[in-house]
Amino acid sequence: MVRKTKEDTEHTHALLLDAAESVFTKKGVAASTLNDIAVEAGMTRGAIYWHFKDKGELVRAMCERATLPMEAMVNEVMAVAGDDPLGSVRRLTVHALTQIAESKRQHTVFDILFHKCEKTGELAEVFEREYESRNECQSQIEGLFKQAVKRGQLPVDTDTHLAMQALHSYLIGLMHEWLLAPEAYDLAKHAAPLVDVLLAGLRVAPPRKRLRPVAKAGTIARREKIGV
Amino acid sequence: MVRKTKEDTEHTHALLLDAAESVFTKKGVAASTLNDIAVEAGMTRGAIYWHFKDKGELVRAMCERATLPMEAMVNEVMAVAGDDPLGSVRRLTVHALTQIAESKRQHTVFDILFHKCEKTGELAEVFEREYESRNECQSQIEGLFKQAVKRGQLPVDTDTHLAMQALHSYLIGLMHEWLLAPEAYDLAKHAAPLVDVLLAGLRVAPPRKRLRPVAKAGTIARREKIGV
DNA sequence: TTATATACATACATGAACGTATGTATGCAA
DNA sequence: TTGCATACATACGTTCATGTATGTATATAA
Repeated sequence: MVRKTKEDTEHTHALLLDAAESVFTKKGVAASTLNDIAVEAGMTRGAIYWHFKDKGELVRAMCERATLPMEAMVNEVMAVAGDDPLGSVRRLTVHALTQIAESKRQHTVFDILFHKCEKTGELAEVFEREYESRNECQSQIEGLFKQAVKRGQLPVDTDTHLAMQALHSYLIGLMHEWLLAPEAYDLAKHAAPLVDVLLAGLRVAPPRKRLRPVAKAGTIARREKIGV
Repeated sequence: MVRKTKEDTEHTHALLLDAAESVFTKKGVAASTLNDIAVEAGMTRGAIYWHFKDKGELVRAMCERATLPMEAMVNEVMAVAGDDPLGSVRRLTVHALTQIAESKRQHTVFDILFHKCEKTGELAEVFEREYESRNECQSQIEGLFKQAVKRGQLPVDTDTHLAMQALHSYLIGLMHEWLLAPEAYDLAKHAAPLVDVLLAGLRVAPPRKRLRPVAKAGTIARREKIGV
């Protein structure tokens, strides 16, 4: 039995991506063989080489199947740009966390991206796209923060670039660490209060643009005592 | 020329670890060959197999050379347990960030750990140790938060476990993202104000132990609209 | 109904990394 | 000075993943 109908073909395509997610999760991307993935999908390497040029394209396809809906969500939230920029930031962040917590596919793929693959070598070009989407996300967040300053939701001397770094790092860190131990706490349940901690901090004690005049001097000694 | 003095041997050992850092940074751990590392160090694979059982032990040794002084620093800060637990948390976090920003070795090795290797497969056992030290760090932070609640530095109904997750995730996220683009901002310079953002947030809007009685109900609909 | 492109399976060749076995020259002890 | 353990280098065999070439049965168009 060979040569399926178009639906069968697309189904095979999806099965291969499913198998890739499964095998990558178990053994990591680099340690996973194309044969492993084919067998997991109940086929042979011939199927993979028919649908994908090589391992890189397989990884890229697997990533895009999970990240594209995520980016669409971001764009959707950005489209409704209302008069509450901080609220937009909150919705964006909470939604991203909720997505990872509740969608098995996002959970699996982001776990692979964070902990089961290396972003260099032959897959470097695959992750350049990730990097660009990261930059875009960052500049959108900073844009919202600048609006928030204009509308008085944040102090006037807020360093919006550092504030963006803080929020973005917090978001990535929450994903990164929760994926390491999802049983540690219910992320979907506590996403909002967790995000509110940092947003509250940004309101009452944001990084400021002009630091006080360098204090007095000194205070830079006493480091490197422990080592290297 | 073979058979060096003990000093020469230790020097060779260090050279191999240096070479490992360099090669892993360029090509990633999985894609790096023991031959690559040996050549980078100006030797052959024989030298590596003399000093290390296999690739796993080489990675472990490279990690420990960078993380042991880090852990020593943590223990040192914990030892002086004064009457300012939140201050201890602050010092701990700021010091960790400063260390990564200013020590080239910490910078390199943590970059490898975060972005240039996969924490599964044959190296899984190597990272179990990382995982345990992570847990220890987490419980220490939570302990400090519990003390902070007792001393009135945090609201009485603070969920210290979630607060710990927030701070730990924030710390990891800051490292993770700064290592991706160290030129984006001066981490050593802004470590303290960045940490203060989250600490301020924990004081004024921490995650609470008892949420208000479930609001009204509803509000959980409207998700999964976008994807998978 | 036939022909062709499709959707895989199978077979083969190549190279590369690994582990080990062995070679070897030297520092150090007796 | 001899002898041995050390600190590597070199050589060898094996495994294994990859890429490609080829086989093959079927859906679909003509």
